Amino acid sequence: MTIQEPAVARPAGRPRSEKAEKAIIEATLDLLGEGMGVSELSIEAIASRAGVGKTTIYRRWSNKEDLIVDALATLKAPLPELGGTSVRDDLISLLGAMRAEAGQPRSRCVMNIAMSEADRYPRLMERFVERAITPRREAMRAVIERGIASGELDPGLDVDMGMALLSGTMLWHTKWGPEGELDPGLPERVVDVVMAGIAARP
Amino acid sequence: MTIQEPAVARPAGRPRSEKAEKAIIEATLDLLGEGMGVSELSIEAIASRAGVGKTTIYRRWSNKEDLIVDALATLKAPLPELGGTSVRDDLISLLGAMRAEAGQPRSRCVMNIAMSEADRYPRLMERFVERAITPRREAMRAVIERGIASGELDPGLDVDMGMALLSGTMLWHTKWGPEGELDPGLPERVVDVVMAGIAARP
DNA sequence: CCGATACGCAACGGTTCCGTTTCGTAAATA
DNA sequence: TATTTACGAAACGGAACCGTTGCGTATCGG
Repeated sequence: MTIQEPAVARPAGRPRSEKAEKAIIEATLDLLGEGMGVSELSIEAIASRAGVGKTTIYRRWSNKEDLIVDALATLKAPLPELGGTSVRDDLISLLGAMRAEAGQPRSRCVMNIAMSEADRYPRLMERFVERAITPRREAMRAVIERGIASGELDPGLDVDMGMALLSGTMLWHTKWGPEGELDPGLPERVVDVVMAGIAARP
Repeated sequence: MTIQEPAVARPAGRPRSEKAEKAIIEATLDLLGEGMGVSELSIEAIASRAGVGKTTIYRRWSNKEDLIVDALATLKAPLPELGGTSVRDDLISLLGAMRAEAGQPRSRCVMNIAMSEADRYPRLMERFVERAITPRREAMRAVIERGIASGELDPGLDVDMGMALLSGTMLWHTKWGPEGELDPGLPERVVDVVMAGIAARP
């Protein structure tokens, strides 16, 4: 018995190509990142971009939505390391990460889809929210709750309101703020002006 | 000469039907309001919904984008009457109007389009921003500037930051806040928590 | 080597929408 | 009445994409 026994017996025949699978997912994310909407995204375009036959796609996913679900699931969520020294610093880190992601076209367009097509593709969004939104939301919630506990933030603060203030303000700036201007100090300015409202006042 | 002479001579033949024109625009807004994206919106669907032949549409608009531009232009912008008694009251009125519009499916979906398809349809968005966004933005800017002048708001406040705080927080709540819950007091709560930050402190 | 499965490719019939044309009819002017 | 233009309806050829199938080749286990 020199051959190791896999836990699940490999089925006979040529195994599926991992390379093709990755190329399909990459092509899907690329096209979405280039501004293509979910409804405009065609299997044929994905196959062409990935250098793959349509058969290879249909063998793995029965429809477009399933494919996009899996593609979105591969978007890693590398939350920033939080120093934990102060609530202010941690919030600046979180907003900075948010702004940086909003700058990447791929994340940016996926975010657009999340905001506009949530009603039409509920399964898609459920998965995306679970994978991408919730971790960030909970990270910010944890920071705010820690700040309330430590006395850095107003003990009467509604946590959801605090998150809306920070995230909403940041989102607004990246969407409709002064164009082109990247303003590396923006996260700090947002946190400071919001903190002045929600920070505990002695 | 019993017949009045119009300023512009009416061309011979049957005049175009205003009723058909309105039906086309209404059908367009209806379909957009039902969640249909710009790219999925087809001339044939509009014609069918409006009870009109495709010919009647193509006679007026050479392409889909032109039609949507005109349709969006008919969306009136009835800004709320501002009492002008206090900055706080006026801001609550503005945010209340924003939330009310976000509740109407037609305005809601048009807003979705504005946020997600701005890159793909720049002409569309330019017109929409000019027609719908700018008046509201300027109304809020005026209130904030009046508040700064009157001493109700922090004299060092960045007006754009103030608008981002108010509008962004409101947007965030309507998008990802607790579902279903309408919370009629939300505009007031948002204004109060933001004011606590941007209001001048004696 | 053999059987099995995956591969890329091309073609299929079917659907939807495109923008145009034709048709018979309706509504205006002259 | 004659002319002119608009109307709704239907059909056109063309394009894109659907999901499927067949083809010849490649890659695995036995």
